Amino acid sequence: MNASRPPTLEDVAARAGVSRALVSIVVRGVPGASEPTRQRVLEVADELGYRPDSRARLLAGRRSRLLGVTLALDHPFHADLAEGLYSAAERHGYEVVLSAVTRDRNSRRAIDTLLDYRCAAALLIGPPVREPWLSALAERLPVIVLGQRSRSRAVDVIRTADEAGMRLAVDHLVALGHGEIAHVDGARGPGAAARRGGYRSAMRRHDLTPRVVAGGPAEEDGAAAARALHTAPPTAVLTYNDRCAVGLLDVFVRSGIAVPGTVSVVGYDDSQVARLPYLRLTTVSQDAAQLATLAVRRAVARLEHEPVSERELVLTPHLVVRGTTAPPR
Amino acid sequence: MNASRPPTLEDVAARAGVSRALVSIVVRGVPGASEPTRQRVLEVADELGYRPDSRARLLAGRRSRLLGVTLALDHPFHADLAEGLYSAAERHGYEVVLSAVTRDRNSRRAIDTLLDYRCAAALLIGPPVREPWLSALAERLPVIVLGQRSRSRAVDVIRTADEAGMRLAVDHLVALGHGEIAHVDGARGPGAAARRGGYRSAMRRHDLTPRVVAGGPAEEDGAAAARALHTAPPTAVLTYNDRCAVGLLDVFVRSGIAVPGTVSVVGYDDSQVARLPYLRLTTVSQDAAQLATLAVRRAVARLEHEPVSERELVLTPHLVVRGTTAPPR
DNA sequence: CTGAAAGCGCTAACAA
DNA sequence: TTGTTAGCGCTTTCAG
Repeated sequence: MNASRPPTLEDVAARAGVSRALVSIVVRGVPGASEPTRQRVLEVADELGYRPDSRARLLAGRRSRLLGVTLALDHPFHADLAEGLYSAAERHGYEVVLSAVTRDRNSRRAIDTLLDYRCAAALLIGPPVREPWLSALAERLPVIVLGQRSRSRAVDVIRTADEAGMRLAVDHLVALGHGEIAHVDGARGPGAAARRGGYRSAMRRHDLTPRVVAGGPAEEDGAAAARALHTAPPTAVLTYNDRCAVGLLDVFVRSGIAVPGTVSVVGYDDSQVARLPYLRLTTVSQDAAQLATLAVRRAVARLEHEPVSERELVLTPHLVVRGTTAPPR
Repeated sequence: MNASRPPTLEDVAARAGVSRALVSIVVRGVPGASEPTRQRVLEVADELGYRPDSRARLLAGRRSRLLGVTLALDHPFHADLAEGLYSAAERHGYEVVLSAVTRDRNSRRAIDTLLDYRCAAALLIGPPVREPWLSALAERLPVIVLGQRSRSRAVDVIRTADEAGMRLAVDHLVALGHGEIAHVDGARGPGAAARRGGYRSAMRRHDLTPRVVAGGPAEEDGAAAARALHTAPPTAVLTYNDRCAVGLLDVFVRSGIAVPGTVSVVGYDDSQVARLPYLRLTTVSQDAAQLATLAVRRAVARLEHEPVSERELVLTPHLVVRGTTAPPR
């Protein structure tokens, strides 16, 4: 089963008849070797199937080129962000290491493992971290919080303007002629407060009465809200996120409430579920790819001590109108 | 932003007035230090906030205690497995490193990064790997394939008996009185062939005519199948997995086909979506936690050269009857 | 029970 | 352009 030890820099050097340092220079692609030598070394390297040992590389290097990322495995939007992070990191010549937050592995644990790898920076997609600890963390390495606000002034934040997103959604519904627009909120989830606030002020701006229903981040929260709404359904509902909308939709459809015939529904995130052909959920897009790109760029800027003007980068969301919204009645 | 270098073993040793080796012994919890010394060192260690550098630890150690895991981020069942892997690994004193397979990062890339970390073993949840390469991989380190068959005789496999699972489902439906039972398959997805075969033979055993509809692993595949089934719906449908069932369900419900009133539906995986209160999907359970435990145990057995009797461990699935199945008509 | 010393595979100054 | 030489922070013999 097991084989011999993988080839090392030394093996390549020996075979190519040069020094280890030279091989190091060549495989890293930095200047300092003649073209013929470079060719020869590269040839030998892949003849031997050489791959640099990243433990050693990380240990020896002055700066670590490793971006640590925390995320929740069961959240589609997090998956989208992570995917974007991988590509963006690669473009900048950085590596990514994932650390999952699960039911019996909290954010703190997840971050600790990242720290044990001596990551250069931490990108936090996962659930929020308690304030004092977050600031302490930021003293050890650059910390980028993705997709949500942070009270800590020590971290960078890359997020979408939640208030604006909610306003977009409300405006869209009002333009369609809706007046009774409810919001199923995200309880204490990331960004929930901002979205609730954005909804409220957008409603007020149209002289409409806000109606907030208790919700949460998952499908079942949306489903529960749908049941709560059942006795006196509004003409439109704005949910905290897409997952929540999915649960809500399902219960509506089952109980004979047509969408968008009787009730219009708008989600939030534009995660992959929203695009499913059979759902075609109208939703507020957060553009995960762009958030990811900016997050990596920011991390790199911090690591390479480039000047940074704004600690917080706030993207403008946009509305993706699909099939779950229509004029009332 | 950045702070001073994190404390090292040396720092702890100096502060505690002992040698580095002793500190190493203490923090690893291995025998070889007196109780008073142990106490003192531990005290100093967390006074300094010492955390071992895992790069160095991995590099210096003879064997690596690192389990590499590939997974697809957008698959709920993979998330369940990964979660189980984390806990199981912890119980055995191993670490886990995740490597995601995404649209622009294939299994091969994902595994390469794992190799670069010099993982002790590779646990593959993600999409299948081409055969010659898989066997080559298995020559370098123990490889455990999770949740699907493998043609390579060089790897360990921990999976559920898909044929039996399908039989369970068919038997359940037949017991309820169903005769027209269709199967929406998983195309070339992992385990799809086995499930298709299991379905066919179970049907034959009951003298029923199999009806296989082209499907796939995602919600939209189920939705497409539902539309295909629409003209002549069977009385029950068995899908390749839960996600597929969700898409199917949604289209059915929207087009007025009551579930389980008109059509019964059975999923596969018992992933978290199946348990959603509003879905209550009858499904075949794969017991992710158990699969994960066995996978880690097997990896450890290989690494510690314990004898292994069966290369392939096949769990018996069981049916979880919820709300999407009922007698026909 | 404790300490000294030799690496693990690599990077990065510095010499040649 | 190339080779030499120190480490990076830890584990692991091997003496004391």
